[in-house]
Amino acid sequence: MNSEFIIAVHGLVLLAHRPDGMASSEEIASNVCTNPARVRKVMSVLRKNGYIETREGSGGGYRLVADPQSITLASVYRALAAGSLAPGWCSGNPEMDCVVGSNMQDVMNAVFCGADQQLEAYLETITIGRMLSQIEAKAGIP
Amino acid sequence: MNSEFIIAVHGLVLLAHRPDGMASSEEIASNVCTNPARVRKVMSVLRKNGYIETREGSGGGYRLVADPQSITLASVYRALAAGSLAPGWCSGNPEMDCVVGSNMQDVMNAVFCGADQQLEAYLETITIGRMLSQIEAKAGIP
DNA sequence: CGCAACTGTAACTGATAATATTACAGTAAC
DNA sequence: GTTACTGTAATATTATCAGTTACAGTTGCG
Repeated sequence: MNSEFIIAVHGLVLLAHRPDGMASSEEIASNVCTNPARVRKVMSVLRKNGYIETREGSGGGYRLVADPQSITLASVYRALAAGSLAPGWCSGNPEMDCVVGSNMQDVMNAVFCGADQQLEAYLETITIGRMLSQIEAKAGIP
Repeated sequence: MNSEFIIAVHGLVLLAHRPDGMASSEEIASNVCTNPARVRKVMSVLRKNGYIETREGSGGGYRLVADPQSITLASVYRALAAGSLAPGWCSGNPEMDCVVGSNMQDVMNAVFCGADQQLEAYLETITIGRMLSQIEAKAGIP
């Protein structure tokens, strides 16, 4: 799985956890354990999808605008990791003079297409709000 | 997805397609579009799992011994690509002085664990035999 | 205004993982 | 004993990913 997906989910949960729903790229980066530039790149995509809004300039940062319960991991997945299940690598070759070798790409592709749908369906059942609840439950009963 | 998984599936389908169920590492490699050493490494795992047997020496190669209909992609996945869905990368840090940052790994891990099970369940529904049928159907009705 | 603190991007660098290559010992057929 | 294979490991080579740096654009505030 794409690590940008992880940064996005972690970032969203963090924002949802903040009472005012705000944090700067540096705060998020240190919480996620990566660098601010990477966070900004990911958050930029989330903004384009309407989950957060950004305030540039001094005192700026990111702020959650969507309801945590309404943001599913599937939508985050679609936004920045879609099709990451299928490998870059592809066996066979359509030009090949062999029934198996020449048709494998198509068939394999269909398999991964189905797998991707299955994965999305699963991610559809998990929301940012639910993840936050789980974390808060863990912290509440140490 | 692990590319060894692809090599394995492609190799198994190729063997199933052969009337005598045999092929050398070089034949498989050229069909899959990779090199023989890589194929041998993958086939070695498949042998240990009982799907194929190997004949060393001159005129040797690999031969399918299991029924193509009985080999599911899930079992191939478990054999050489298990857990490949979860990323090497992990956000957060349990030592961290933040409720979100310190618990994220656990929660994220649970998500990927579930996703992996979902994926396996899907792969359980696809067999080598079925893939071969699909390929043969494509070739039969051009 | 002018400075300080942010975001938005892109280019560059370094680290890490994936793949290919090479090599050679072991084994079986002829 | 020679030829044609597998098994396995070591070693390049290449591609991918993450970190870093840089700088223009934006906003808040003294």
